[in-house]
This record gives sequence, C-alpha cells and structure tokens, in this order.
Amino acid sequence: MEQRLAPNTKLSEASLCETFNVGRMHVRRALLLLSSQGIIDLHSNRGAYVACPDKSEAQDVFAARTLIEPPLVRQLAQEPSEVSLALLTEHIALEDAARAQNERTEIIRLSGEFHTKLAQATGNKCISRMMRELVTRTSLIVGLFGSSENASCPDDEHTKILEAIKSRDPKQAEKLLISHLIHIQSALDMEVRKRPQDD
Amino acid sequence: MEQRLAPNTKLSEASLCETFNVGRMHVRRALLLLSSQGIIDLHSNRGAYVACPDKSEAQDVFAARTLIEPPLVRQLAQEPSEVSLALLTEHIALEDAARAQNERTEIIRLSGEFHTKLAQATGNKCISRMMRELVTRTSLIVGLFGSSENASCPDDEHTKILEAIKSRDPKQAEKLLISHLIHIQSALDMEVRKRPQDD
DNA sequence: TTTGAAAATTTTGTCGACATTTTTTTCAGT
DNA sequence: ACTGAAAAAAATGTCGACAAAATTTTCAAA
Repeated sequence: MEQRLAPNTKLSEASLCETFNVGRMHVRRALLLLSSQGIIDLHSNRGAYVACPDKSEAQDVFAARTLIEPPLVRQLAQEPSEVSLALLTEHIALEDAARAQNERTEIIRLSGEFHTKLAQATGNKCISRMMRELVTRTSLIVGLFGSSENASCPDDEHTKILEAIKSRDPKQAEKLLISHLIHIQSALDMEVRKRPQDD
Repeated sequence: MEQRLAPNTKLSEASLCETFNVGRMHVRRALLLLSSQGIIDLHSNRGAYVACPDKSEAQDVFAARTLIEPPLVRQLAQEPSEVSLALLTEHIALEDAARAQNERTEIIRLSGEFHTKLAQATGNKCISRMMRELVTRTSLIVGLFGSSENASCPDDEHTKILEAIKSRDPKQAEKLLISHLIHIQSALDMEVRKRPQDD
C-alpha cells in the first residue's frame, strides 16, 4: 500500500518469519490471503512475489473503479450521515498535514485511504471490502506505472469531492470523482513499466 | 451455491478430510479462502460454519449488487461482443432445460451463474470476481430468507435482459435488471429467518 | 574465460505428533 | 429426575521433521 515493496519482490517464508517473529504457518496463511486479494502472486513451489500487474490487469482495476465509485459517491452525496462527513473531514486534515510535511509514504497511504473511507461512509461492508481491495491494487499500479514526479493524487481534488458531498450535490460529486479517476490514470504510462527496484 | 448446505451447518475438518480424501492442511486452506469470501464463518477454536447472514448483511449484499450490476449491464449493452452474446444465449438454453426438467438445484445454480456470466461478458477479471462473490452470497441469502415456494429467479427475466442487450438498448437492459433485482429481494422475508435444516 | 552437468544448498509443500481448547459424557449429590 | 462439577472425548491450533522441488554453487572440460 505504501509502495515500499516493489512489484516482483520475492517474499520468502523464512525472511517473513524472522521479520515478524512468527512461525511458518502464520506466514503461509497471510500469503494465501494476500494472494486471494491479488496483492501478491503465489507460484507453486517457487514462493510468493509482490504482484506485478500488466497493462490489462491495471485497466481492469481502473475500469472496476470507474464502474463502482461514481454511483457510490452519488449515493453518498444524497444523504451523507454527519458521522461520515466528520470522519472524511478529519481524514482530509490528515492528508493536508502529511502533504505539508512532505511525508511521501504517508501521502500515498492516505490518498488511497480516502477512497476506502468514501466506501466506508456508505456503511456497507461489502462495498467497503471491495473498494479496499481495489484501492490497494491501485497503489501497486501507481507504483509500477506512475511517473516518479507527481504524487499519486492531485492536491485538492479530494477536498473538492468532499465539499460536493457536504453540499448534497450528487451530480457534482460524481463529476468530480470521475475526473479525479481520470487524472490518476493519465498520470500513468502503461507502456513503459518501471524497473522494480530492490528493497 | 446450490443451497445443499444449510446456513450454520458445521463443517468439521475431519469430515471434510474424509469426504474429499485430502489432508487436514488442504481442508484448512480451503476453509480460510471460503471465509475470506464470506461464505463460511471461522470461529477461533470452534471450527467452520456455513455463513448465516443476518438482515443487515443481506441488505449489504443486495445494495452492493444494486450499485454494481446496473452500470455493468448498461455498459455491456453498449457494445457486447459476439462471443459474449453467444455464451449468454447458450446459458439461457441451459436454464430453460433445467426448468423444463424441474431440476431444483440446477435451476438455483444456473440462475446465479447467469449474473456471474453477465460480469464475465465485460471481460474484466476484477468485476467478474466481485460479482461471483456477490452471487454466491446471494444464494446463501435466498436459501435463508426465501419462501420455499418460488424458485430464486422469476422465469423469463433473464431472457428479457439478454434480449435488451442483444438489441443494444442500455437503458432498457438496466431497467429490466433493476426490476429483476427488486423481484429477487421482494421474494425474501428478511424478518422471519428459516430454521436451518440438518443435512 | 565460458559452458554445462553434477552436487550442494536453499526453499517450499506435506504430514504426523502434540498442546490447547471446546464439547460431550459420566456420575455423585440434592 | 435434575443440577453441576469432574472426567473423557473430540476438535482445533501449532510446531517440527521430512520429502520434493527449485536455486545456487562447484568444478571439470572445451
């Protein structure tokens, strides 16, 4: 999620056991779950590797988000709960703080998390889980295809989306979100894949 | 998926090992994955049970489908591939055959599978996977809250949806699908939960 | 120096044994 | 008969040992 592990990084069981001080069984369980979420790939007899989505998989993830998030935000803007609005406002504050202090990994994490929290604001567990998985995979993709220049999410687009939700403007919220998704995509170059750096 | 295992049925490791002639490790792996898909619940130290969604979880599943499927079908009706249309047509034939022969479990399975195949027709792996999970959970819910009378999916609604897609009519396809989802829901009584029968 | 096969090492996959927890059964006391 | 504690049985969780596969290293021949 924080892009600290480059795609294709090998995750050997022994090293994970050492790192987290747990037995091999726990490591294997975790790896199985992560692979079921498309975050790592499990090659039989060859171990676990951080997933390295190709162009087609990346497009699938964005297409799925383009399908789900607009109606989601539209619905949310129709009658947002006060609690949700408070949580989202609080989150934006965290994002701003991280940006002010230029904490790169924190900015990346929070940028993704905003979208997850939008889903959580619907109060629907299914939708939350789906979005969490999509957002995580998006992080991977941004890390792979993103130009190292710009941060993953343009500065104040989240703020504007939240404002549209606060003013109960579904159309506007949807519109802003759609262009936000497009902006994220256009910052990527799906043709030239970055070389996975060692870590 | 075929509603042969009632919700809350206990799935003990030993019995699964016997049934499928595999070691405990494989059974545990499968149970972990099923639980990650919300199909079974894993209680620590107490084993695996077929999930028994409550009213709120059931509503979440339907809300998620209501969010995702309409735009999905709308998109599909815009430019369906010939291959997809052929596969869906073939599927409808299977459904009809099963209905003609009154094969209950087969009807249930195929009714759900139609929706999965709609998602597959988009060619998007993410979306396919999400729909497959939602459809599976829907089967559980229909088994729990459904009146034993009617089958899960009204007779020819699938046929009509496919016709709308074939005639490249996104609006009509979306409309039919929405009312189809509503029909499925209204056949449920979320208040009175059926008593899980032994199996 | 380069190549390629064999050996050694490392890593993953599987199984059985044992500890722990839960569930069932037993049985004494009311 | 009914209750409840103790004992027995059964089920789950964890670990280590070993088998199988993949990777790396070694080393002889070109």
